[in-house]
Amino acid sequence: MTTIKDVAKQAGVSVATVSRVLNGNGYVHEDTRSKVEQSIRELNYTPNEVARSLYKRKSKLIGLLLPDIMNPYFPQLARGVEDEMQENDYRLIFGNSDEKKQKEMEYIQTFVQNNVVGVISSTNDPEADMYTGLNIPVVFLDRTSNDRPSVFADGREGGRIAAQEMMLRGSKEITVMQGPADVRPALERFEGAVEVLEDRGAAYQVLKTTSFSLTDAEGFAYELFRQYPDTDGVIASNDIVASAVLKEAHRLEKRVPEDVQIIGFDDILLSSLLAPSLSTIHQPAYEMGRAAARLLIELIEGQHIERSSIEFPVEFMERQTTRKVES
Amino acid sequence: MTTIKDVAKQAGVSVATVSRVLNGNGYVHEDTRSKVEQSIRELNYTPNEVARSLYKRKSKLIGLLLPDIMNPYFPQLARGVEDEMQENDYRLIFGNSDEKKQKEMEYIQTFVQNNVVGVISSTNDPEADMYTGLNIPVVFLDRTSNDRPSVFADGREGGRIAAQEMMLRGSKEITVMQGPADVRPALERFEGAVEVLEDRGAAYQVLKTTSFSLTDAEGFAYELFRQYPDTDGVIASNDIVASAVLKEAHRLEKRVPEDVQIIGFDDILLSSLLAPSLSTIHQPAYEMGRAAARLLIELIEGQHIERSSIEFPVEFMERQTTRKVES
DNA sequence: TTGTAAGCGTTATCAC
DNA sequence: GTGATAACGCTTACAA
Repeated sequence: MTTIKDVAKQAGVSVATVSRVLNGNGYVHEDTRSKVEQSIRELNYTPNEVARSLYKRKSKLIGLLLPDIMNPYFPQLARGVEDEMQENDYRLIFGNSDEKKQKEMEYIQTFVQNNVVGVISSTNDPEADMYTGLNIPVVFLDRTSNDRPSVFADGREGGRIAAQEMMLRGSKEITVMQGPADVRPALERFEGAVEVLEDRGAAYQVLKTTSFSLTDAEGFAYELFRQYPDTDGVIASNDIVASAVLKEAHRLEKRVPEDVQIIGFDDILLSSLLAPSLSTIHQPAYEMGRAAARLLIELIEGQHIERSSIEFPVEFMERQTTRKVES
Repeated sequence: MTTIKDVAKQAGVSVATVSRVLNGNGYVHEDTRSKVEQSIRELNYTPNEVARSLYKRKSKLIGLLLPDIMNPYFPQLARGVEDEMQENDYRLIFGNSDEKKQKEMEYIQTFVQNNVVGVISSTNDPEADMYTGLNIPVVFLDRTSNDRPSVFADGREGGRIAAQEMMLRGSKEITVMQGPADVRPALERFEGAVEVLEDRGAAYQVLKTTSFSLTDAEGFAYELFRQYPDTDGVIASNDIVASAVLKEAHRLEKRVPEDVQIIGFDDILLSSLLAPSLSTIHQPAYEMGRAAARLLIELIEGQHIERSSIEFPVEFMERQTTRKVES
């Protein structure tokens, strides 16, 4: 490995001088500068970030903690974060938490051990000690927090919209699938839907689900139509679950949307490709990832912060699993 | 931040002793050990990995470079890698290359600057200087390399199988969609398909495509049926493209699989959820990710290597976009 | 304008 | 068994 010493020797100067041209601070004669720059080029030198990080007690690394990159919603978030970070010369240490506090803690710890300068996390508990005790900026992504920096979509409103659209399009026996109780965004969209249903005195049932995995979702879908065979409208906890419901409806030879309407949540790639294509509540995941990264960078670099809590609007994507409404 | 010095002071010993108990080497009296361990617990001390990394010139970090985490195939690979690494106390620095040499180089460089001990990369050019010049182990994932460690699926055989199944099930005017020419696995599966088609003297056309993005794929699908309206069998370059073809076929009111058969590649989540569900060539992506990680760890830790080039078999998933064959 | 040297938090060598 | 201390590669006072 070539170090700053090698460059210094080559150029016939001290390491301090090399460091100065590297970082562009302090005085350095134009001639010296070009000599040094040439040596850098000749030796193909790049500074050791670890040594830098040790001295400055800060790196160019960011910790990114997501529940599960295999869930199709999260890659969009991740890519948004990555693109913004990459453009600003930050790098990502990445981990999956599986919504497990234990794994979450382990990652946060190793983030700290590696001198990350900031963390982006999708946690269900932003008030946990591991975050409040951190002395670097944290941005919560896809998770709400009132008093701490966060970027999220308006899930509650999403739930409301889903219920409204469902009723507007004529469903009378609505089943709301409640996502895992400990996953905050899942809870919020559920509450939003129920709020509207209650308000309007509509008939509805709740089916509790405990995971977003496809295999489990197929089981929930089966249960759904077994327990509530007369349901004519399903508000699913996300698009994966909605897909499973759609598939099960097909299997039972129910017509969609004539016999049952289905509304999902997230608007992942899959949704528009299904036949019939899935009506769903769209979240701008990629943009949310970017926004979280931008916010974190502002926090890190001590810039002026406009808003430290950014809520993105959601949007109903009318596709083919809901009926047309006469205008 | 609490350092080894703080622990030493608390425990009334020198930093050397603390280091010894931390790393479990050298002699240390049982009483001293427990005193030190207690101080570590009390102060909630964890060693600074950056300082360690500087001294030892190696970290617990791995560089992972994938083309695009938003392409549904890669999250499975990534998760496989992550799970295996996490279980072995390694952490991942992650980047997307977009199949661009420039981005790839930037990432490899920052990997090195951060003292990563190994790299897993999906590159199209394993022989590039940036890899050959690296003095840490590299494993190529989802990319073939004869003489360097790599983990990949038998894409060529996948292409062959696709062509065979297509003909076996009665397609006479097959269109093979060729993926981006510079993406190695895409090329291999294409060549495999053509090999069989040529061998059997079958009629076929080729449609070149340049990307795997859904938006582009829809354009290719449109072109496909415009240029080759009589095609009765499509071998797509991956499942995303296959989905777009399926959608376009629906739009043109072609029956699938009666009028056109479609075979995809990858077997992503989406494929089994489509209606009709997509017949495709399955790659065990998650397992491939794990295998790559395991191999890299063996390389890093200097263990005995069984095989440094691991090829996974692919498998035809018969679903509903291909016709049944009489047995 | 440049060089010397201390220090970032570890580990490992060598005395004691 | 244990403690000083040099070293890892860099940045930054401070001196010159």
